[in-house]
Amino acid sequence: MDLSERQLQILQAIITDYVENAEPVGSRSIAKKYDLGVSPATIRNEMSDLEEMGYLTHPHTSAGRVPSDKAYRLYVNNLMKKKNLSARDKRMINDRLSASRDEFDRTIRHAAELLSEITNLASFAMTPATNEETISFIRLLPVDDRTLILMIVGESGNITNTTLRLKVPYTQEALDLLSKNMTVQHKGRTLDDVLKSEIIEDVGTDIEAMSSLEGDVMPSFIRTLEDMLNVNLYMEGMTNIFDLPEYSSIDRARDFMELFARKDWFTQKMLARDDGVVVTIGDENDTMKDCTLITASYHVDGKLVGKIGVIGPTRMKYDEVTSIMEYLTNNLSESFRLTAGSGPGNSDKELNKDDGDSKKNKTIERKRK
Amino acid sequence: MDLSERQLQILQAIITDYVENAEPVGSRSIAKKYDLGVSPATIRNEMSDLEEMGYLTHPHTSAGRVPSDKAYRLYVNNLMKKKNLSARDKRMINDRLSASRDEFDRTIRHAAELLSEITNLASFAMTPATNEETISFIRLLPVDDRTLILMIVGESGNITNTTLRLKVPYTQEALDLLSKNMTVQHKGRTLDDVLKSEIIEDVGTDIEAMSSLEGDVMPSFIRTLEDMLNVNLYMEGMTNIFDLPEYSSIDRARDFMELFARKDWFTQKMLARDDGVVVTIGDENDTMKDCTLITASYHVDGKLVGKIGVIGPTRMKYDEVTSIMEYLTNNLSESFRLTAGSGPGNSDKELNKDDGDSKKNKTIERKRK
DNA sequence: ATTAGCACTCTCACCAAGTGAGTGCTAACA
DNA sequence: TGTTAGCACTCACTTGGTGAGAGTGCTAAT
Repeated sequence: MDLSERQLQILQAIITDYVENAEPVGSRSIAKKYDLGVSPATIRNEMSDLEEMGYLTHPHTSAGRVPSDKAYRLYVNNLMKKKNLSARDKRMINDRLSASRDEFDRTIRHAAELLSEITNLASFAMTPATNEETISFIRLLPVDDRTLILMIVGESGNITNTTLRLKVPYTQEALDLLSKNMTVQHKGRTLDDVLKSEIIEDVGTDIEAMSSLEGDVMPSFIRTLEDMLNVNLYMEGMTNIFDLPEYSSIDRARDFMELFARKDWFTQKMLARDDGVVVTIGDENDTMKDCTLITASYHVDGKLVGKIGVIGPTRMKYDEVTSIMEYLTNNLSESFRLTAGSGPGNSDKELNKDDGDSKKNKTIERKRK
Repeated sequence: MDLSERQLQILQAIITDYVENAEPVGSRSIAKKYDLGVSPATIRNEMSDLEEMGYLTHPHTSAGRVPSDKAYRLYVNNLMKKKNLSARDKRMINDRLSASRDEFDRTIRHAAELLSEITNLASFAMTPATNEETISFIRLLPVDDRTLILMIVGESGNITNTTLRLKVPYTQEALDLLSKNMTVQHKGRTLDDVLKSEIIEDVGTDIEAMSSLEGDVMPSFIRTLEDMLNVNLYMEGMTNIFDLPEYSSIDRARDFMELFARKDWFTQKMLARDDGVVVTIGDENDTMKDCTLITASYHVDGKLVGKIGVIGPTRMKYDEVTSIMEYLTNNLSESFRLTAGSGPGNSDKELNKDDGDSKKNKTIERKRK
């Protein structure tokens, strides 16, 4: 059954008021503050109907009404209008994000910081998931007779390297052959794919020296692939929630903080969410049943997808927060398109200025989290 | 003025009892539980004297006594006996730490996890400070005509490398010359030193190609040095403190959590502390005035020094915690001596087995925190 | 010097009454 | 028929008062 225009108005008023004041809102205050042209009694009747339909709840008989998850959902889907960011917020984002545009991880962390500062909520930001990244080539570079560098280059310009020291000297010949064979074997496959094919088959043991070398290199190869796959998670503003009445009880605050102690679990959860701005409210979350979680995704060269998000009570300024996140992710995607079409990196800003060929100028530096 | 034997006994009893129960302890319960051979009245008199001397405080007239910071200090310095670790704790440390002995950062993080699990307090662990590390040599390795790898090797075997992509092709000649010059210029200097000599002087511009190459490489060089200097901080068990009555009020819990949001600040504070097991109690800390902070240091090849620590209320089991930390740091130092005399690393375990020359078999992988 | 006894203090838990916000219902009204 | 005013009722929260319990501090006896 659809809601009448007046019911929608009243619902909107209740949500606005409750989001602002965090206290159950009564019919009289609605009638006074929002000019709906009807008396408190009428509003009471409508509120009663809204409650019956599940949009409002009642902490106890003589308290005002509180919006339910369903009400917030309706609000987010139909009632909410996109907000324009304040000049101050825009400036903050533009200034603070561009200042470190040349360093990927730092930029991501700053995005999380910004998000929590602007929204006053807990926020997080993750580096892109790279399981779809495919291998372009693998190279082994000689350093000295027992030391070499293993370098894995992804299709999107993502480069990772590791230094290896061997027990026994290797030959240049073996090194070249192994590089070539590994490239042939893995080129075009995704990192995930390579790692999942549990036993990475022997490349072929024609040459004795190479076989030995391969045995030494493989574990590092696997570890490096794992490192490349790892997503870095930055969390900021966790303590913001202490300012909210929702978390004024120790137990609630504790539950909240414990969520974030489980970083790996949390990362998995967030990776599983759809791209774009996604809002899940209260019971719509499998854990954190009285939180709202809003995530948004940014793109790196249109291929890799990273996520940012905020977590707070279901009572939040959905319009503002979603607008901020949209602006922020657009900004991020734009940064990572301009400076590094192929991937963000740790090389230097100077190298990328005025560079027609900047698409390939960056490498992704990947780290365990 | 020295305390009498009986006063010490009573003080010890009060501390023991209060640490256990977190409640002000009265004369009667002391007399009952601890067989001191005197009546509650006598104990009361002694307690009154102890209070006058600043060892005890009184929440209010009709409450029992609570040990002051001064009392804990006396306890830690003079009264406390070293505790033997339980078999269970020892096993935990041995098992969980050795399992990942080959991966440095992971091991450090596990140490923090273990520490918080065993002590039920908040804990942290930091990778070693490397500002004393000196540069052994610098090498630039060719990848293709515009791509190269910058590799910095420290005296203690710590190796870091970065991939660079240039705007314009370089010559092998220029590369070799720059490697050599950079090595000559920086060999034997500490990372700190190199970075502090703000402008890294031009090496000499005899060859035009090298000058251009140098301009491209320098920013990465500096950034890489900075990365090498960064200390990684892992914090674990923050939410443990919610179990303690000291933090049952939101404000206290909030203050505590906010301490740890300032990771950079915290890292600096911890780096400034002396090596070895250091206990600072309550007011002895400039911040966290009602916490006790215990830090201990582990060694990597006798040179680099990393730190672990726990933070909790002043009421804690000093004897147990310090013993655990001593055991744990010894264990860590031992690990990092055996597997990597010169430095921990990210290469593979297999490479180090039964290896007489294992001293140089590892590299430190360094990351921004 | 130690101890028993006792008055005193202070917190805490509990209860009762009063207050106020807000609802739900009913009857009057446009 | 939808809207409104009026009013009784509910329920959380506050305030003040009381009694119990824990523990001290003092005094006088040992």
